[in-house]
Amino acid sequence: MTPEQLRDVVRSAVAGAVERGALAVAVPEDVTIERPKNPEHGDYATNVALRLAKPAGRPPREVAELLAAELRGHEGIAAVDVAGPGFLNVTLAKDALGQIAVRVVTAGETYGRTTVLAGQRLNLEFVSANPTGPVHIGGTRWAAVGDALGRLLEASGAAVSREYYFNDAGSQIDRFARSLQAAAHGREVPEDGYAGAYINDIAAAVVAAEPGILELPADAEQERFRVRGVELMFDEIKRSLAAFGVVFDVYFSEKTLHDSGALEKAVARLREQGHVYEADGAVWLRTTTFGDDKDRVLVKSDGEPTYFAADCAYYLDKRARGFDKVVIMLGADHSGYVGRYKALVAASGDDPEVNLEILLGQLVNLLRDGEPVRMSKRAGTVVNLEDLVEGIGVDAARYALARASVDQQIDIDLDLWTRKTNDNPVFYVQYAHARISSVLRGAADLGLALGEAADVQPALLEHDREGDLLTALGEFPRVLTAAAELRAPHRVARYLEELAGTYHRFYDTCRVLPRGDEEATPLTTARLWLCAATATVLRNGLGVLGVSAPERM
RNA sequence: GCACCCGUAGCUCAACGGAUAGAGCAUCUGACUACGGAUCAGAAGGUUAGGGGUUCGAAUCCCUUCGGGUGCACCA
Repeated sequence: MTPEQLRDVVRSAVAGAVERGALAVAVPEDVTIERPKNPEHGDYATNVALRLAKPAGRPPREVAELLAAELRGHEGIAAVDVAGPGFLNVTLAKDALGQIAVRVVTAGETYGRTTVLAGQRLNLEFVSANPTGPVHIGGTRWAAVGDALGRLLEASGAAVSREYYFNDAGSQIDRFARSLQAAAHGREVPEDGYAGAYINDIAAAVVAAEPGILELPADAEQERFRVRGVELMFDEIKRSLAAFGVVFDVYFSEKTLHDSGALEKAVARLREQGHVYEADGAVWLRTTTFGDDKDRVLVKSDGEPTYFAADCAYYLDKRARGFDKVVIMLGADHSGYVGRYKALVAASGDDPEVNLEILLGQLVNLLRDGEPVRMSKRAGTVVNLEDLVEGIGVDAARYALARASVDQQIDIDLDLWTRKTNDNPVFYVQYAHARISSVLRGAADLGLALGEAADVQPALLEHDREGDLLTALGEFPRVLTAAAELRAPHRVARYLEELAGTYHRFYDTCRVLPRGDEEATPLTTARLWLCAATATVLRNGLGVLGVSAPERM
């Protein structure tokens, strides 16, 4: 029995008590089922009685006793105890627990997928680095976390569009173009320009792609450098992201908003809502009405729209495309942006609490030999995606970035993440998968197959270590939904580390394959299913994080 | 000055308001005739930065003090 199944059983127990008039409460929508840390607290525990005590106007333990009586004797439940302030500790029938292994293997790659977020249409915007240089380390964190979050949300049934918004219209693009121009002519990079080896590379590539460009008049030349340079830089960004396993559904150009008149329409829309005014020759949005620190300029006194105006247009465009919720992932260095974004959503007539979600990711530092790595080899600026991948590889990079809470600043120790020992979490988890693969290969060599689900005897899985593993496997779907709802992919990584440890402990005491000339038994088969189930969950979990599950290492 | 994030074992970090705050590393003891030891068992290590409050229950929520990080443009 999985926690989900037990949850339904508990709910119907509550409903039963209510129907009989024993309890006067509304049957709760959701009931928390946890896996107790203390094995004496049974296979599963629920605090439902504690939650219902107040609405029922009864002492928690009394409610608990009532529900325990309701639950006892239910199929698959061996015992129900009331403990502590009113927890219900449920011990499952051995058979009910072992059944989880069969269920997992049968479900295969769909195990863990749910429909809890079905019907939600989410727009997920992340990375969105400007095409003036490589994706820096902060953007790389979002590439890993954002992509994992996208996979998580999809696994929970949401419809997700991954979106990359890039600025190809503003003044920093002009600076980029002038930097390329300077490099192509062998001149020094302008004061406010971009420097680094990549500028020379891109400049050379532009010249190669546009013969005769250096003979054009300066203005025309800069325009060609701008267009072609952005194109080439963006190609490179896409290439490095693809190598990182991240591909977006939509790459959205800011320039298209300018060209299509969307900015004017957005300003007009906000004006209709009554939140736009003119002052000092500029057009302002009264964001302070909605809690922002100060009002924001939409159109500068020189007639040029601001970046913020484009944000307004972009937000409205997303909503017009039918997304219920716009999720934007920003670096902590953009935390000041949250207030004005919420305000623009409110000013457009939407509800920031419903239609907008901004996730802030704290900064990332790379360490080598305990010292911060500040400079990128090629970019000459901050460390970037390729530096990280070059240092530790894609799997370790994605895992290292995704295993920490986004609220936490992280230091990535390049030495640690290339180590092949169990202080390197990604190896610990991948090793568990490789080890299981090896056992399953060994089984195949002995002519042992998993066989039909109906032939497995799950009740044979009665060792404590088997029980631990089974309950851990049963938790996976809830781990995914919790991680999706809390926007916390790192929970998946932590769960996998725990699962890997639980497997290693099982493996240490429970022999799977027959030794020497022993015969395979029904227990052999049951344990093979347990192994296969664990491999499935490790694979599915690593898959969510975009990390490979190797069969050999 | 204001806003946001953080402060948990020596270190790096976990913990939908739940039971005795958990892992890994480092330290100390053990298990190698091992299906991959890239593993496992055990010990030790904590006033969850300090102080108030909310409640059956607080690392978690509220207030406050102290530390660290980030941000506060008619830039993008």
